[in-house]
Amino acid sequence: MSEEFSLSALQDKWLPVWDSLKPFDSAKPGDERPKKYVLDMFPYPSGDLHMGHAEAYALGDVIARYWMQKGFNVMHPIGWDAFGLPAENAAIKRGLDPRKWTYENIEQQKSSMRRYACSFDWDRVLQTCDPIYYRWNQWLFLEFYKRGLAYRKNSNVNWCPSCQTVLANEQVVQGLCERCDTQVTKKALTQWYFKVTDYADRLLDDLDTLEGKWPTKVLTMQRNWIGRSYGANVQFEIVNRKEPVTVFTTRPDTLYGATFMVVAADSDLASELASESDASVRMEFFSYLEKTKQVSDIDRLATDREKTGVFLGRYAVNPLSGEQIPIWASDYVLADYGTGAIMAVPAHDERDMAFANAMQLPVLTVVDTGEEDPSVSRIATAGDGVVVNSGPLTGLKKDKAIEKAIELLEEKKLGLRAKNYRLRDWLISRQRYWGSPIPIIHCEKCGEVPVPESELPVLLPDSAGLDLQPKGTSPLGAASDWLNVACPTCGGAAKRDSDTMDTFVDSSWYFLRFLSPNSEKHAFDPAEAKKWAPVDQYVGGVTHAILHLLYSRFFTKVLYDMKLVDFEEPFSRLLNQGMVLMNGSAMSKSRGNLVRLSEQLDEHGVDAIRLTMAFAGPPEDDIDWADVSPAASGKFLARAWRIAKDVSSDPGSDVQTGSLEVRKATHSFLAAFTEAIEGFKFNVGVAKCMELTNALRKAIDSGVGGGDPAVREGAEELAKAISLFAPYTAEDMWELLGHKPGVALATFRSVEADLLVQETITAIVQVDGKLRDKFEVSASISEAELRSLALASPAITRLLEGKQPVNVIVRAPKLVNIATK
RNA sequence: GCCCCGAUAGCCCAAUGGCAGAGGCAGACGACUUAAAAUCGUCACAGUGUGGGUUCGAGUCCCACUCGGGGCACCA
Repeated sequence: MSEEFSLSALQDKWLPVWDSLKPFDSAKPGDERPKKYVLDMFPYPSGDLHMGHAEAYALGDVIARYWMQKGFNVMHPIGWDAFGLPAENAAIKRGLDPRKWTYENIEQQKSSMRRYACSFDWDRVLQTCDPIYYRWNQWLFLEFYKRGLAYRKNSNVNWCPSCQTVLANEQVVQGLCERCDTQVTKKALTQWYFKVTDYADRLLDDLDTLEGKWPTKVLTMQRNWIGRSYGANVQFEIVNRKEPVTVFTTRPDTLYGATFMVVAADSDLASELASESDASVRMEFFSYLEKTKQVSDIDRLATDREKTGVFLGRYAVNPLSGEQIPIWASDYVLADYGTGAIMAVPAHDERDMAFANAMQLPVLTVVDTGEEDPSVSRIATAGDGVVVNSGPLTGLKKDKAIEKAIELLEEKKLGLRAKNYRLRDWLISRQRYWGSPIPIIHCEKCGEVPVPESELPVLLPDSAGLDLQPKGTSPLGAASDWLNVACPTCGGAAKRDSDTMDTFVDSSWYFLRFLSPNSEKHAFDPAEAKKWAPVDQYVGGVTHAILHLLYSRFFTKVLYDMKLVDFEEPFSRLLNQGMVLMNGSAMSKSRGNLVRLSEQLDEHGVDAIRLTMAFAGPPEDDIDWADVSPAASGKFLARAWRIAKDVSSDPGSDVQTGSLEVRKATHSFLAAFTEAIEGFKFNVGVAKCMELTNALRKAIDSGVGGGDPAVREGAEELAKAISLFAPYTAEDMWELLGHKPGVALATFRSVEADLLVQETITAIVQVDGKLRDKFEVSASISEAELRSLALASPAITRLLEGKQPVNVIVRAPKLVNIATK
């Protein structure tokens, strides 16, 4: 116990004590406390912790510690998302073994987390690159495969020329690689997919159950991403072709206005239709196809691009009107959405109109929206209106016409009601080394053969001797000892699948692995899942709003269908913390505005940094490090610490004999603090601690003095509250107050309701909404009494001279408002 | 272009439809000190981005706009 407050001394003092105390062990036998599962998104071990981690873990810790001190058995685990490109790229650059590099970083992060006083249960650590973990990744893959949820297909996939690997749709941002910002190109490859589209409806509809529990922003982003739209699949007969072509439309009401058809230039259908056309069409089409393949996604996504296309020399028959319409190929139609072909209604679709204008195609108006006739103006009208020129649909309003059109099509067996999604299946193959091997063997005779469960895990071969340089094919393809195996079915020569899984597979179920992180029998123990899951509180950055959260939700639903879990949503509540900025922009070495966490910790101490993170503002807002003051946080902690030092009563003193005023301050603090923390208003929670500290200081210096038992009560609750933000300081305060180490397990006193009631209250009197007088009244004053007091007040009677009060609103005991004419 | 979120003091931020200020930073002044730091205390500072509306009463609810941030965007 020192005379002066020194955070670095407290760190050295308490860290070893905690190591032996293990306050955050969540698997104590016979623990009867109710459970709470609090989870921080696990980190990538690509170096030491940075300011962003410091914020995330500070906030996650506030929540975890709060529930512990509310008497819950809190499971707050941590692990590492240890496979993946950053580790592999860094390893390539330094010529090191990615395994060694990864584990070294993990050790460094782990020791930084301990110093940072994270309340993690260190007996539940996992690393996704451990065979004991990815064995179950592979097991899950095979379970998905059994259920038809993992399949291989050849298609034009997103390809990052820099990472030299394919990317999932979700990893392409504005046509750029999510990781390295390189322009993504297309490549035809046979790859593994997870059939997430089978779950599109559930993934979308169940978002409703998360309303109010997840940030609106995330819910909106997920809804947009899934992008369900309703309409019809309509069959068009093709002249000189046996099979009709089906198109998806959300506007079957405009079917009579379809004046041409467009098929995606890069679709098989386009090639087929062109191949059976004239030689000149064939030439023109294939040269157009070549050109479209050159166009990058960036250019393709530009909405103001000139429409281009080729007439295929073929005709389709409008199923309702019987008209023949020309078929065009263009790159404005996407091959992998709907059926890759559309009916073009230029009068009522902007894009089709642009194409019709570019190619001088006819426009037929079929909806009168009251705007200028699009067949004259050549400007599309997409709004509501009355259908015209459309046979049996004529005269109906849009919605009715859509229904009627679908009925007609279904009757004639020319179409069906249909839904479509923006969401695509999840491409999980990656042509990289540092990932989970895909447990499939390719045999010339037997085709795809799953690796038998007894042979799992398929271990990743040692990287020594392998060329990890990205070259477009998996480095594992060169590990011939590993690659060449006997087919499990026929025993003949076969090869392993040499791609590895997207690391988002690893992170889609890790929250369940924490329940039994070392189990060799299960991916996770179902009994433990029943006890702990789902996650009660998830904390992480909004950067994962789509990818990780969508995939985890998908996995959870599949596991539900496998009857391995009894819930359909993995994360009951979600808190997104903001980012830590410096001078308005994200920190980066190249911008020269990098703030080093280790330097901040050395300069100000762990507690001051943690407190600063919590106090800076609402957790979901970004923190600009230029706007905050860790030094001020340190000052406050010293001030609070001195309160504990100045308490001179004995532990266990009878609080009933203490100052009522101080007791009231303490208990109203407890009520306000609880409300603030449970509402994620950590900044307000800290402010309440400051308020109580100020009140206690005043009581000690110029009030009842440090010997009053009520001051002790206040100081003890203050120590517990501060423990959420500044555990070292709080632990020392706890000791100063005469307690054994373990403030993290000391539960908050329950609020004594009678200490919250005020006997007197300041009533305010308004005239026409403006404050005119105030006076002290009994808190139990009646409305009539308060009303007459207000009307009798000299200040008010003076004001009311010559005016007529028309209405007197009384809200006892707080307010009277007199409305005058 | 569409959708979402935000705008309160010099700054960061509080405020169940009821006194605009809980807390902090920066500032001024005072106490302690030979002096300074540290500490303790006191004080000052805005009428809530703009314009309308609802209400006895609006920072808070509604409408329009401005600015800032984010998401989606050739998905038929």
